[in-house]
Formats: sequence, structure tokens, C-alpha cells
Amino acid sequence: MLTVTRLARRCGLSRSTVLYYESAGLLRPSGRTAGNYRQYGEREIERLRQICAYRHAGLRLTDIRSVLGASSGDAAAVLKRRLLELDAEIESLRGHQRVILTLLEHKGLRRNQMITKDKWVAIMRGCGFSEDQMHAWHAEFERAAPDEHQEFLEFLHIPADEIRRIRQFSKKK
Amino acid sequence: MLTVTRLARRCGLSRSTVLYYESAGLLRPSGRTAGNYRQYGEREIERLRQICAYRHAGLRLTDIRSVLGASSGDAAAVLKRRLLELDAEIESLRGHQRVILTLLEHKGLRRNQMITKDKWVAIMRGCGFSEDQMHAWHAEFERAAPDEHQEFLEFLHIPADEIRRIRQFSKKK
DNA sequence: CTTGACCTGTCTACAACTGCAGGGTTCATC
DNA sequence: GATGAACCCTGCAGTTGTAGACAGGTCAAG
Repeated sequence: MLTVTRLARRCGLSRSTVLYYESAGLLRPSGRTAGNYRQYGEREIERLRQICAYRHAGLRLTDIRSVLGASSGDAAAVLKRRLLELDAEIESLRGHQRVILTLLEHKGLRRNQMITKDKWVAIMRGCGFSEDQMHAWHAEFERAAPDEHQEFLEFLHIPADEIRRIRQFSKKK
Repeated sequence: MLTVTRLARRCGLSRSTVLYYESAGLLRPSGRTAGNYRQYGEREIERLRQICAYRHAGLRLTDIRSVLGASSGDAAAVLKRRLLELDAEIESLRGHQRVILTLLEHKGLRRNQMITKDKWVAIMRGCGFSEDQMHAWHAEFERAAPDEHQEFLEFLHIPADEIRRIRQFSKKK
């Protein structure tokens, strides 16, 4: 039998969080001691672990409540819905990244902390830019602001000869 | 000169939101009318548009405040930081998706709304599963629960002959 | 019997809004 | 000049999930 803080620690949560789950109707203690301390048994630990798993999947508490009370088929339906929601959220965050990239391009990108070429390419790719789009982006940059393009490539700590190569390539396009 | 609701509408926000931005120290009206109504001029419209742009990039209001007050270099630094944060957030959401997929796999995935093969593959790929990992996943499914595997493939509305092909392939692995 | 570690319930705060109540202003219409 | 609609004002409560603070109660060890 565990007290509330012990239970919380065991699942990597704070006392407040477990209490909040209780107030949200997700987890009740199996009983109380003479001194009115909450008591939790194996069943409750297991249930809290489940709750954590769902929470870890990004489900909202109300969803978790219905999932825990529902048949496994209904639970699967909720999970599927969440899966599609997550797709949309990721898409939206990628949108954020694209917006930021445009804003940065707009700004000219002077004096900043070190970002390497690889990191940059990873980000561009990660937010949905294809190889071709990146070429197009370089070409546009080169056309619109060649000096800033140079500066930007230096800023990514790309060696001088590669910079020449990239800029040549951008102009040809 | 615009009133608050007009300004809000023009930028696709609600009146409350604009008032909230004011309370957050982001945008003050240029003046008040005799009847104490807020008045906004061109400068304020432009500023609100900027705020919207940054908001659209997922920046928090406090960040926006500092960006608007800072040099363009500092602004770029904040944007970069946000870019990396977004990377991390996307990664975390993908983690959510992976967790859900495992939970679903665990459940057997019976009786659900229509999800097609393409949708499913898109989701799997979208959350970081490679071609090989998907093969491995099929192989594992086939090994651990062949009947459910069949059921699952039917559930994705894959034609019978392709199902045979997939299962053969999964067994070989 | 005291000390220190734990527990109790309740309260506050965060972000970024939304929405309401209770009242004041503006403007057109009668 | 009165009425009504449409707008505006301030201020506050609620949302979600979590963390921490507070004053006081409980428990085991010394």
C-alpha cells in the first residue's frame, strides 16, 4: 500500500498531478488510513501506469477517462482519432517552421549562434523542403541578394570552395 | 482610425484577443475617443500584422514582445531558437504517434472506421518508420499473431492477392 | 516528548485566450 | 428627444495539466 507521493514518484509524477487525476475522476485511492491518508494498491498502480501511457501518447485526460471505461474497440477508435490529430499538429508545426524560414530569409540572417550546414539542411528537410525546393531557394537567394547569400553560407561555416560551387550552381539555374 | 473590433476583424482575430495582446504589453491604441473608445492608426495595424506573423510562426507572446523591441539580429536569434524548439516538438509528437501505434498493435485493432492502406502507410512513414522497419513490423505481427495480421490487412481494405503476397513476404523474413 | 519527514486540503500560478456581466456610447430611426 | 441596435468599456471567471506554497495533521525514531 502506497501513499500519494510515493505512488506519484513511482510513476514519475508529482503529488499535485495525481491529485488532479483524482479530481478529474481518473484514479481513486483504494482506501484511507486511520489518519486519513490515501492508500493505493496494485490495481491503482497499474491503472496509473496505464494513464501515464495514454498521457505519453498525448491523449487528453477526458479521452483517457473514456478510453479506460470503454471497450478495447472504442479505445482503439480514440487512439486512431488522436493519431490523425497528431498528423495535423505536426503539419501545423512544419507550417510554423516554414513561416520562420521565410521570416529569416527576409531578415538577412546576420550575426548569430553557430548553426552548421548539416543542422540547417536537416531542418529544411525536416519541415518539408525537397532537394529541388532547396536549390530553388538558393537560386532565389542568389538572385535577390547575392551578398547576403555569401554571408549566409559563411555563417553556416561552409568552406570557401564549396560556397563558390553552391553559388555557381545557383546562378546557372 | 479603427475601433478595436474592426482592427481585430481586419487581422482575423477576436476583440478579446486584441485586448489580451494589449494587456500583455504588445499593442497599445494610438489614442482614445471622447467616449473612451480605443483608436488604432496605420502604425498599430502594421504592428498587429507583425504580431500575427510571429504568432503564426508559433512564437510565444513574450518572445514576440522582445523580438519587436529588439534589433533584427536579436530577432533572428529568437526565430532560430524557435526553429530548433519546433524540431524538438515535432519529434515529441512523432513519439506520441509511435506510442499510439504500439498501443494499437497491442490491442489487435478490430472493428474500426475505415482507414486505408495508403493512409496507414503515410502515418507510419510520417512518424519515422522506414521501409525496413515496416517490413520488420509485418514480420513480427505475422509471427506473433498470424490471424490478427490477416484481419488487420483486410481491415485496411487491401485486396486478397496482395494480402497473400505481403504475408508470404513477412514469413520469409 | 520532541524532531523531522511525511501527509492533508486548499490556493495560486502559468499561456493564450474566450466569454460573460453590467454598464456606457454612438448612430439611425421614429 | 426617445428608443433600439450595435458597438464599446472594465473586470473577472473558466479553460488544461502541472507545479509549488501554505498551514496544519500524522507518524516513526530517538
